[in-house]
Amino acid sequence: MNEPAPQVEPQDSVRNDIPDIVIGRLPIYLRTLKLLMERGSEVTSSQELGDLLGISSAQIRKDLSHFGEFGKQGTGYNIPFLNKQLEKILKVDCVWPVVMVGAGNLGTALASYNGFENRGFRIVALFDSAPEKIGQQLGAITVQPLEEIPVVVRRTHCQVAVLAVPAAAAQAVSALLIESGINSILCYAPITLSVPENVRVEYIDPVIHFQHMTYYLRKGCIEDA
Amino acid sequence: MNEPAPQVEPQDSVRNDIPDIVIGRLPIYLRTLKLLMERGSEVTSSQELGDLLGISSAQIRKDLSHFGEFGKQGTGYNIPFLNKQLEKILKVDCVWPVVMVGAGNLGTALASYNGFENRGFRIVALFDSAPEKIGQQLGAITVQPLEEIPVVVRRTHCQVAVLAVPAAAAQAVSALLIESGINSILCYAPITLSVPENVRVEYIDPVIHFQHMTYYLRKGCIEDA
DNA sequence: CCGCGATTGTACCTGCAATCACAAACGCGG
DNA sequence: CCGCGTTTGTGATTGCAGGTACAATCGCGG
Repeated sequence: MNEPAPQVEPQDSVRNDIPDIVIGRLPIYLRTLKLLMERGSEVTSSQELGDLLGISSAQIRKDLSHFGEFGKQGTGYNIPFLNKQLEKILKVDCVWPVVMVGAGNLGTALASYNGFENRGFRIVALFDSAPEKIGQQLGAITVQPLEEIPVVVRRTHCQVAVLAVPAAAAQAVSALLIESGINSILCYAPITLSVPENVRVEYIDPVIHFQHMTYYLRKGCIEDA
Repeated sequence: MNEPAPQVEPQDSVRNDIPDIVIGRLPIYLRTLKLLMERGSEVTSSQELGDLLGISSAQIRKDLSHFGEFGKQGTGYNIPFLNKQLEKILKVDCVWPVVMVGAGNLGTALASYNGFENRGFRIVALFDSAPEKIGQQLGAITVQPLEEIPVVVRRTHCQVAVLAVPAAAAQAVSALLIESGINSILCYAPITLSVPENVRVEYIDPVIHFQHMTYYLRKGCIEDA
């Protein structure tokens, strides 16, 4: 919804006849399965999942059928089992290292968030260009200067980065990240990055969502701009 | 793309034969136009815009054609003019009030962000349930208790809310917001909300993007979960 | 052991999103 | 004033995503 379409097609290194849009729904299924597990449920159905997510049961069944037969007719899906299968498919049955650039308000908020680890990710480093922020401690990590990016990325074999810098700096930092070995970037800066074909960028920009919403609203704003 | 499909179809109060997916791209066009304006450009073309955004020029032309004829053959689009038109279409040629719930790390980071105003939005209130946070100052706004939500929402005629609370609280808070008159929610909590048909919810969850990305990566994570 | 309600997985179909391709229109240079 | 390169807006076409519908399968209760 919403955000810019991914700029990169699935890498051909991975056997991939499965539509990207299907892959994009799997994390949502996974998130809901974890919720059901917390509630102690043992089994669910495409119907129940669909109701929880506001999508059709047929779509869920068809999406899952791309990867195998995970359900049992008449019964539905075993939740812990399906959870495990989806984790394997998405390769999040483990913890991925993530580096982040930008120790502003947003960057520090994300670095302090403790909801990544049990969903497969750990922020292992935080970089900023401002000298006064270098050395600052945030939980287990320390703010480092941008020059350390290549070293750290290579040492950790990290492939994923978060960009939480001002728009004006985003393009240059992304180039540095990619040069260092990053191939997947989650960009919070309100700008579309220009990157090589083999790099995947996804975007988070709340204003994009706001502006999408206001189209459907009757006008009732504060003042003219 | 990413995020859950919008749960709500365009309200029928608005004449709307225009696909929602087209509306969803307009904010991206708008963002890019503002960038070009900052650079001092006067005109652009569907080709140039498409190159900047990684999408086809035909798609941009067709999207815009739903709303009128904004370009000139042989020349392209006048940037300030097209910018203004898109702002009118999205109804962001003004400033909308937004209320936010959750004064944690993320909430305070968002409340401190100064990039909303010139794109049509202003956070006018911030609420939290923790007594020790009430009264805290963030720029021009003060953290208020949840009980104030109905009062403030009604007084400001605010229709848009940001949800930056823990997942466990999100559903209950969303109900309170909707009851108070909110009909558009941007939800940062990693959970799918259950809301009435006439309420639009969009979601921001970085982990959804991470997990989408890892599908395409060769495995190289830290440790097994 | 049998019949029934529930649920999956999938073949088929429909509709729409994206692309293609081109006529019409514009500016400019000569 | 004319011709050429450029760019738009749009009808036609393609491809794919989502929905429909149903046969196959399962558990359960009697």
